[in-house]
Amino acid sequence: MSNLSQEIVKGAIRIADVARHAKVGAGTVSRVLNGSQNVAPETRDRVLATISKLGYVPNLVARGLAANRTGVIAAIIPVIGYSQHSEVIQGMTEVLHEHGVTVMIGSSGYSQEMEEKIVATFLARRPDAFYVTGTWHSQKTRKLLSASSIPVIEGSNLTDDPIDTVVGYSNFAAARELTLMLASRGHQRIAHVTVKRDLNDRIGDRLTGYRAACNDGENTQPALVIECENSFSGGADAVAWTLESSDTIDALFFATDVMAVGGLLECQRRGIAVPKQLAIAGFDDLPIASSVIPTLTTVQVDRVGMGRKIANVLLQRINGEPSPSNRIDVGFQIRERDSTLKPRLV
Amino acid sequence: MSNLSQEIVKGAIRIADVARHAKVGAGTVSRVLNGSQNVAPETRDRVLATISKLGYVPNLVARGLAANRTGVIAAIIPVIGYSQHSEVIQGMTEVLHEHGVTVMIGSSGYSQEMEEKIVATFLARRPDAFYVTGTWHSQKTRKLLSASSIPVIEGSNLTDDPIDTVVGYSNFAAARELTLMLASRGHQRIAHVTVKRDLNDRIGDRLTGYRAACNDGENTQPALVIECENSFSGGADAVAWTLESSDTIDALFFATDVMAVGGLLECQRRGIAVPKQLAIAGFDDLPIASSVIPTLTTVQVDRVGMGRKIANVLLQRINGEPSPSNRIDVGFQIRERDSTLKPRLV
DNA sequence: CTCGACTATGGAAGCGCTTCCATAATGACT
DNA sequence: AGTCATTATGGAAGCGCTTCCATAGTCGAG
Repeated sequence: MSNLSQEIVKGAIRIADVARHAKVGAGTVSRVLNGSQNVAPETRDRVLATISKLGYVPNLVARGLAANRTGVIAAIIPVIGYSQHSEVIQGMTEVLHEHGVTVMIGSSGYSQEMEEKIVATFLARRPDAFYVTGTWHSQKTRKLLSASSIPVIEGSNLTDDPIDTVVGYSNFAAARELTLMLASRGHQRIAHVTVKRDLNDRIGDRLTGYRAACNDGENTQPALVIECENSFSGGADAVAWTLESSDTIDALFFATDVMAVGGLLECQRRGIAVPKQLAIAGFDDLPIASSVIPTLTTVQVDRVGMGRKIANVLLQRINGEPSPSNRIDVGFQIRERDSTLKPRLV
Repeated sequence: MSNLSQEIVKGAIRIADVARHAKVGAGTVSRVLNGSQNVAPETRDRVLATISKLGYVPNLVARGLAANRTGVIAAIIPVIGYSQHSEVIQGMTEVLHEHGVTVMIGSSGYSQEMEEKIVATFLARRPDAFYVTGTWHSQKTRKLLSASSIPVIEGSNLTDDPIDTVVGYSNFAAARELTLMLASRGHQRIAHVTVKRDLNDRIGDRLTGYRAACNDGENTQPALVIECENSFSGGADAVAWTLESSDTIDALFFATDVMAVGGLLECQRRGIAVPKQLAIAGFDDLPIASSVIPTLTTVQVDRVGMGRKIANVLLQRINGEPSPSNRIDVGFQIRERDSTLKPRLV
């Protein structure tokens, strides 16, 4: 088609051109475009034919201004590269694209201050809704978002006090459950490896969950917490520290799989038998977790699915339907693998 | 501030309100906002004071329509989650955010058809520029992008025939160089493991680079290519196939680190000594590549840096400055590690 | 003191769309 | 035939901004 080359040039064909060619009013073209019921079938067909003949592409910026509805959703995650948070965005975009909604993305680098800046910037673009990672935000961020009067979803964790709606899983419950499971498998002294920098609600709740498990029921013991960098080498450091410690630790529960894999490799380097001498568990179920040797016990969350869920809730909200709940639990699953002791066969 | 709660509500304070309060015209407020020179300092101060007093936030949608410049850049990558392409976006957003430019993102899932759909959708939002991954696109995608009359950057590979501008590195040269290096280290029979599905220009060029090395100079040998899934288990499959093969392969050059790490772990599982019995090399330098045992020889590209570079070129172009070149090479580095033979000490 | 060049400013027009309102046309029912 | 809903449609107003144009004000040179 020769008109293709003119198709989507800035300032190309406008709705008025379509209207003129189809011998209808601009309003009618708009009604066809937006699926209004009150258009005669013949008119609709004529308009659609003209649109395709001229290669008309609506200007969504103008629509956004006129309709006070941009079809854009703002999303902020801590980091975009190689991160489980990107998986959430992947799921979101998949669903949203099918509905003509676009995602604008920013990364806060685990900084509340940065997050606040991005929120302010993004709000000026009048998104129809907002997704932010986690439940820890500066006071001003909360205020900005509440005042914006658009749907806001916080994700990747649960809280009883969301700004608007929260979609996620309980990091607390997952960490508690995993710790209790380790104890039930016969691990006597379980230490928790948490993150030194870039602390956030998810990591914090994992720690709290671990602590809760330590005080739970029959098997109480003092909590033992190691802090290190959230990286492969940080995990290795934690193993080194453990082996030098006077405590007789027989299991390390890492707050992230990245650290856990680093720890696992360090054990291999030092010839420590996992799980016999030292058991290792992680959190996140990275793709590598099921491939390392031994395979890694961890907590799995369907993050792409979570992103899709978030998208669907957001779409509902944008269309004026209420959210099914302001606290949506997508759950988690403990993946018990070879890096921790198995239950005895009875 | 009590006005905070009214700050960025849809349909809140407009430029006219600021103008009225500051006793100036709307045009003057706009000039202050956009840094025009022709504003008296006292006027500017008064306007700025009013803006901050009222908590005015410009509506960037309206600005986009009026100025025919949205301050939005569209980006398409194959997948968003756990992907090196996300690192590019990370770098881009970092730079662009400082300049008030926002990124809208989509994922094509390695499908040209999907890419085409997203390009069409995104163009309707009138981005100021476009980033697409790779250099393989459908004919229509190329047409749409050329016709859009906005800057387009293709990334992550180099081509002599970019739509507009290409920023990347030569996958061909990197694969060729790595293969030649392996040969120079004494590896006799080097097979290349390529990807079965989701083929793309980067993977294709790596294969071509390997083939070129096979025909290079003194050490020519027939190319040997294995196809498998681009995953940890796919890499393991490749190792299994190699060991059963009648060929006496002593080195596997995997087209991606994901497969290479999978292969490495399979060797470990089977008790194959790396690099003595079988050498392994990858491509991408994933974070894990320097942590696995043995550490993985691979090709490293600074993808965050590439994203920043792309952002800077895009910013130049948006501001009407020409691109320094329509083919910008960001280079690569061979990381020679323990999974391949070392040069003999002379 | 006068004139011209330049700066600062207000205000209108217009960006491309949606949506409301008024009106015309249609058809069902007295 | 006349009335009243109901549906289809054109067109104007308006979304909140930028930018152009006209005008008023300022200042230096002659």
